[in-house]
Amino acid sequence: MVGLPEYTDAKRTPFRGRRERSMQDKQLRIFAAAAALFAERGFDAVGTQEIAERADVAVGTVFRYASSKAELLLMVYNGELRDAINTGVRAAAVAADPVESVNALVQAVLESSACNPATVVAYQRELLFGSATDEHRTAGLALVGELEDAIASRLATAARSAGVDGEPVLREGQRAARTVFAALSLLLAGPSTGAHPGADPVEELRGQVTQIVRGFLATLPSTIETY
Amino acid sequence: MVGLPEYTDAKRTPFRGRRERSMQDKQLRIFAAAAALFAERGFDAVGTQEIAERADVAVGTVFRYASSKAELLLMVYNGELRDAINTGVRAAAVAADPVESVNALVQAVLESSACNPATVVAYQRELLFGSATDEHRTAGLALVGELEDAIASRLATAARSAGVDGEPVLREGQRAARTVFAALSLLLAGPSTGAHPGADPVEELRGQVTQIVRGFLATLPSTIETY
DNA sequence: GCGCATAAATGAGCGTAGTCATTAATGAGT
DNA sequence: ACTCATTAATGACTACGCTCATTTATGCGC
Repeated sequence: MVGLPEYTDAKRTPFRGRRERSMQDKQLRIFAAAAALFAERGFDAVGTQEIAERADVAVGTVFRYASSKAELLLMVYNGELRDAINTGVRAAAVAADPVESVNALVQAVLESSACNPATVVAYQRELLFGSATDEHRTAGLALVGELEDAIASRLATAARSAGVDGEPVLREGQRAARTVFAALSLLLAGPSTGAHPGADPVEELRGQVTQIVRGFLATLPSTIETY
Repeated sequence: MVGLPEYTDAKRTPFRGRRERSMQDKQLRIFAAAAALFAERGFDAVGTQEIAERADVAVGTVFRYASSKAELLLMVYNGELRDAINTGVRAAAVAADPVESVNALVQAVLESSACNPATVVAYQRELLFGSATDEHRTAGLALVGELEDAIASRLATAARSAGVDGEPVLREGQRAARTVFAALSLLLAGPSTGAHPGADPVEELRGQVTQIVRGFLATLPSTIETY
């Protein structure tokens, strides 16, 4: 009531109008409803109607806050990926050799997908194949970029401590980082591809990372010589 | 008419009943209609109604021959993948060093996707994320398995000619092969991820393959020692 | 407070992949 | 040739994601 206009700076926003607050409230409710339903029943089994009901809004309203059902998924799980990357970066900083360091990064992401594999698979799918005009997908891809940069950074450090440096080396590092993400990506999609039924994903990924990192290191000398 | 029963062996099938022939005919028409429409307008832009009309059957009939629209896509492009793999295997046999050999294999698949990238992206999507109870998807994944085996085989040859052999080596080869497919896969999905706008996919893939193969070779000695 | 411009909320409606009760065709037995 | 069981073909219908004309709420100038 006494939220006098001269107190609100339109930037400090301690008291905004009813309107803006109610919108943020709806945004939150929709987000929470989607997150809960996806988590408990899986992306594909949840209808937009249901999300709307749980958030106590009309269907049309859901689509004022998210341009598609997929966008809701991206919105929710980008947060998880963000956390996983942060965790991974911290773990990677501790690890000694480059293989362990890179492995720590991707294992963190792999672990974050332990619960609700079906929904993680859907997230993967939307991240890779969603529509290009999709705000939150772009944000998700930016996170992937961050992950790759973090990996590339560890590789660059390793190269430097092996006495190698320079722009071509960094490019090779980015390349290896991208391959690491590709391996992770396929593994996460894995449940649906039924890849290696018997294999332990953690060990499989570790093995692939080991090969890729060693491959990067093995490429270093010739990189210097041939460029 | 004169398609006497004693002539038809039910296995040689030179003359089957009208029924079976008309079914095969419809199957062919539906397949051809789908292939043509996907090629000329892209998977997502084609409706099942359209496919049905072009094949001169009712919509319901389409779904008697393919359990979903995605299945039609898989059906059509599995053939392309089959051809690409065969081409790749031939090219790989000629190449001298293992990097070139493996590269030849995957480049063949990459090239086969040159025309109609949108539909290839959709094929990739359905292969990786399609429903598990899907005959033609399983067939597609089997082809992927073949590709991986072909790659693994080249790697095993390389290892042998480096004086290394044994079951652990084969496992590492399979692992590297899987990574190679992961890289290819991500690159094919690439157009939609807007990965590296400026990069040449052919060179990018070659670079990744180089790293992976060298990584495999670098892992060999330690494989012997540590196992 | 009052009226008005602007913006948000709504839910019936739309397009499309996929279903299923009904109809049509086939061929084996007589 | 006729009957009838079996199986394919059909298209109206459903489910679901999403849209958009209409309705409702908000805040601002008076």
